[in-house]
Formats: sequence, structure tokens, C-alpha cells
Amino acid sequence: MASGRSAGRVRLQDVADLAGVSMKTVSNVVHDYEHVSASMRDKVQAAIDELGYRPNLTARRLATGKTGMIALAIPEIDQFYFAEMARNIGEEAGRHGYRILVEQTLNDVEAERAVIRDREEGLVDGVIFQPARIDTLEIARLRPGTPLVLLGEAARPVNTDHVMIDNTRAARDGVEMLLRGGRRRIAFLATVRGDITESTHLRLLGYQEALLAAGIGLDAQLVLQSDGFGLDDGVRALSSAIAAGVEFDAVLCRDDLFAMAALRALALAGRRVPADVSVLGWDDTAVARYSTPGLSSVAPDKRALAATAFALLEDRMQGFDGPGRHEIVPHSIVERATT
Amino acid sequence: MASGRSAGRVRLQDVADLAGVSMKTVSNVVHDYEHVSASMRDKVQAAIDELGYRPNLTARRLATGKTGMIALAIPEIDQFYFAEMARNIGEEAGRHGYRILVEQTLNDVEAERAVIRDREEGLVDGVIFQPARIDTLEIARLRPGTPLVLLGEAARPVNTDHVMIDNTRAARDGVEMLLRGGRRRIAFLATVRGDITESTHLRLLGYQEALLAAGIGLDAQLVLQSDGFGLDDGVRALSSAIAAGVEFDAVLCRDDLFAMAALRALALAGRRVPADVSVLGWDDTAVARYSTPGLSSVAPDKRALAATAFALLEDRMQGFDGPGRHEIVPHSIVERATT
DNA sequence: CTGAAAGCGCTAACAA
DNA sequence: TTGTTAGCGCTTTCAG
Repeated sequence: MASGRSAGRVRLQDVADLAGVSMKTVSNVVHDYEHVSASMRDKVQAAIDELGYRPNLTARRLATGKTGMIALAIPEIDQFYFAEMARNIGEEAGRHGYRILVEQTLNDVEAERAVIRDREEGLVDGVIFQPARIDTLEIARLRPGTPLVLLGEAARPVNTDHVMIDNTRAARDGVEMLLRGGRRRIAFLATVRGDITESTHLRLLGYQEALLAAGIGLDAQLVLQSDGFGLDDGVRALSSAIAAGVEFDAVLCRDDLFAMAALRALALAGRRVPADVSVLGWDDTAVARYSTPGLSSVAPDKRALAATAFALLEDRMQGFDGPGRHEIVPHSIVERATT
Repeated sequence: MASGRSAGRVRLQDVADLAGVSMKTVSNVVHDYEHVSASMRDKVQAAIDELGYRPNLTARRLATGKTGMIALAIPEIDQFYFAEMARNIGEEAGRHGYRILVEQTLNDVEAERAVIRDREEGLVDGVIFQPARIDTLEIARLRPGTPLVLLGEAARPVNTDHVMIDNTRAARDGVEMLLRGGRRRIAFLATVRGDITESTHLRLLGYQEALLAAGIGLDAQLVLQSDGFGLDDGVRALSSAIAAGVEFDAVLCRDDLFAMAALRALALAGRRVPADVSVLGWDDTAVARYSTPGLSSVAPDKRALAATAFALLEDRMQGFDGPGRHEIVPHSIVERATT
């Protein structure tokens, strides 16, 4: 194994030379093309092995015009929900022969614009994007040159494919479950100052609809507002409501993180869960399964989300050029120990 | 905006034609080359804008031989620790002008081999890889053609760069902290059947060293074994120890997930944390911060891990060809409410 | 069944 | 300061 030549620099032509055949023939065996005589195949394979030849994927991409890769642009990969979506989408893509390039926008407006504009040009065949800072109108204006599908709510109908759950309906389902459990004073934790996404509003709407439908008046005191997205922000929001004497026997949370915050605030205040207060999270991430008590949570069907997003994207990548489609995937409520 | 031409298919040559200049000139303005007359620059920029030209990154890569991308190969992106490492490495890489391609091996031997062999050939300039199923000897044998650095322990010195924390020392530190807190019967949760990685053994070693150094005899009953890596496996391991009458006043866990399992098993058994039993997790992932009570955890310096791994890799990508280097990064113990 | 040669779109000498 | 042109390594007609 006297490897004098530097690894990775062996080209198709080198193999062809050594085997005494043309590039086309080598290419044929590399691709397992069937009409190649056994002897030819062996000879070429021997040359490939001897040289340790590995096709240069970049060159292949340029020649074929296909990258076999899709970008997944999300705010932060280390947030449970996004990490789980990344896994699901990665697996779904893998099943269809694609790989994913994870692009973190880190909640930066410019990073999000770049995703739409040109960041991935020629690098990927399509992009799946969950925006957090730019709205659908701007996305439409930027008109990416690459097939695109959006994850998450769309503030208004736009001419871009997107897939989401029915946030309003899911919130209503959650509140109804709480009501069935005998709860009457249900708090919503929380709207976040500076959150421009539509989901919270849709969830808040569902929360209100369910209450009204049950003949329970709305109490503005029960809609908590937080100063940020962090655990401490959530703890603070709920703790100060408690300190202010706001009465409640359940908390519907905007995400599992805030549900963890609720659990903490409740523990600090000496309230028992679920005896005194029920807690319902949102997203059904791993933390809901791992916490004690196990956290009940509104569960978007993440696999359906991934599969649908990929399917829409694949249509586009194969040339579909119709108007933007709008898909709703199922959700459910996973009951554990906090309700 | 009558876009007759299909988006994304505008080439450098098209811009050159429209502007009435050569490709080189267009290239110059695209790259902000300084010696370009203002008028020329304006003319070209106008053509670029009119056509909506965006460089094809794949072609650029082929021409330059640089991809500006590194692969991060990890078992599962939705495990807290890996998600956090992905974020850190992504940010570190970003600061140096690189992007990362996350490759999930999903604990599959073949997937891991592929990473080393040819999966990324020509796609990335380097690879950062945390193996879970193949050992360093095999990695050495496969001799990747792309610069590589390993994350995590190395069973024996091999000729590949790698970076890790001192697992034995960290375990010792953890146990010593528990001892200082007055604990004497410290359980280790847990070794996992079928786990081939070295870390658990190193940690177990540190655990034993600390006990011995404190003049406390080892009790084999306190070293628990689990049937798998999941939460339930951990709960079961600890619960059956409790059921078997094993006495302990602290639990050192192999990771935060098992610490969450410990919290659950302890709650089921009616043991209070930390009054009756202290729990110390490992990895200091987000779940440690979010759980109630807040989980104390052994904290590898993930940023240092990311920065060091990247630095080693960058050396290699720039041609360094010396023997494998072995870097140890700091760890600490974050005390929260469970100790 | 195998070979020759023209690209894929961009970069970077080298010229002018 | 700007233009010409030969690659980068692979795919893919089109011949033979």
C-alpha cells in the first residue's frame, strides 16, 4: 500500500489511464451501468481500488446540475423543536436521496434575507425555511430563485408553499381538554414582547374561542406577557402574576420551554402540579418526556410536517410551478402527568 | 419585472454580454476587486441587477477547489448535547468563513464508515466527527482523504487529531463534590449494555478513584447497569436498585438524560432531591437548566471543544501534516438544585 | 459495449 | 484596468 500520491487527488482520468480505457468506461462501472463486460468491470475496479479513487462530488454536481441537497434554514439548531424537526426532515430527505444542509439564522434578519436571496444559490436544490424575523410579504418580494417551502404559520396567503398545523384549533383543543378536566381559570403563558410571528396570536385566538364557547368570560389578567423567550422570562411572568394575586388553576404555554418555566414558578410558589394547577406545554419536545412530572403537551405531528414539507419541495424541484400551496398537518395532545 | 428567463439560470457570461464587457470584468465587480473604474462597476452592477445574477457556488467550488464547508458527523442531531455542539461548531466555523454540513450517523456502523471513507469527498474541506460505533483503529485503517478531527475520547493514541475533556478527572471532581456535600454512598448510573465508547469506562474509573482516595470502599451494587440509552432504561435501572434495597445518598449519572431518569425514579420512590439523594448529571445540556429542581451537571466546556476542534481542523485544511494531536479542554461542575 | 469530445459555470493565469 | 483562455473533474450525447 505504497501510497505515494496524495490522497483524494485521483481523478477519473487517472483511473482510465491506469486501466487503459476511456473515462466513459470508468464512469460506467462507477455508476454500476449494466452493459459492461465482466472482464472490463474487473479491470476498471482493480484500477479504482489501487488508486483509491473517489468521485469528486462537486464536479459531479456541476456536470449534472443536481446537488442532491436541500437547505433547512431554522433559527437555532439547539432548540428542542428545531433539533427534532432537523432530524425528521433529515431522515425524510435521506429516504428520497437528499441530504440536508442546516442553516442557522440565529434570529437575524439579514441572515434570513440571505437565505431567501442567494445564500444557497447553486448549493442546494431547494430550501425549507422557518422564518422568525421576516414576514411572508418580504419573502414574496425577494422571490428566491430556488424552490422554497415555508414552515410555520403564514400571516396571510402568499404565493409560496407552506405547511403548518392549525394553531388556533390546537389551542382550542388544549383548552377544551383542560376544561374537561374541570379547570376554569386558565392562564396563557405567554405572549412575548417583540415576537413578530403569527403563531402566538393564532394560539391566543384559539384559547379565547374555547373559553367563550364554554361560556367562560375572558379575563385579561390571565393572558400573561413575557419580556423574552428564555426560561427566566417565563418564570418571571408567571411568578409575578402569582405575586399579584392572579388566580388560576391551569396554564396553557406557548412552548415546552415556557411550560418548564411554569413548573419552576409553580414549585417556587408552593403550588402542586397537577393538583392545584394543570400545565400544558406545546411542541411535545423531548423535554416534555424527560421532565418529572411528565409534561402534557400539544403535539404537532412533526413527521407529517417533515414529510409534507419535503413533498411540496420535491414537486417544486421537479419543476412544478403552480401557485403557492397551503398545507395543514394534524396535531394531537399528549397527556402525561401535568394535567 | 418581466422575467422571461427562468430564475437562477443567469450566468456570468450573460451578464458580461449584456454589459458589453468580459467575464473577468464581471467577476471583478462580483468580488469587489478594487481596481475597477467606477463607471465600469456601475455598468456591470446594473446588468447584474437587471438579470438578477447570482454566482453558482458549485461552479465556484470546482474552480477554486475550496468548498468553504466542513462536515459535522454526529450520531443524532436531536440529542441535546449534539445539538448544542452543532450550534457551537456552526458558530465557530461561521466566524472563520466556513459553514457546516450536519451529517447524522444515527448510530449506524455503515454510516460512520461512509463518513470516513468517501461520503464527503470533494463536498467539504474537512470533517469533525464524533464516532459512536466504530473505534479509532478502524478510523486509522480507513484513512480518510479529507482532513479530520475526532470529538470525544480515543480508546488509545492514534494518528488522528482529537479533542476531549478529561473524563476520568471530571468524574473524580464530581464525586469529590458529592463527598464534600457529605455523601458517602454514591451510585453510578449507569453503564449501558452494548455501549462501545470509552467515555463511560473512563468516568467509572474516575468515580472509583475518588471513592478510593476518600477511603471509601467500592460497592459493586452501586454501579448500575442499564439495558439501553433511553429514559425508561435509566428509570428502570435505578428503580430496580431501589427495589432491591440498595442504599445510596447520591447518584452520578452518565449524562443529563439519565439524571432526568434518576429524578423520575427517585420521585416514584418517594425520595426527596437533594434532601435524601443528590443527583449529578453530565454534559450540562439545556435540560439541566430547564428542569425543576435545576439539575447540577458536569459541564464540558463546549465552546472550547468547538473552538479547539475547529482550530485543529483548520491547521489540517491549510496543509499541516504532522502526527495526530490530542487536546484536552476544560470542564467544570455547575451546581444547581439537585446537589 | 466502449471511446471521443463537448460542455456545466466559474476562476485565475497570462496577455494586452 | 480589462480581455482571453485554459482548466477544475465529471457527465453525457453521439459515434463507432
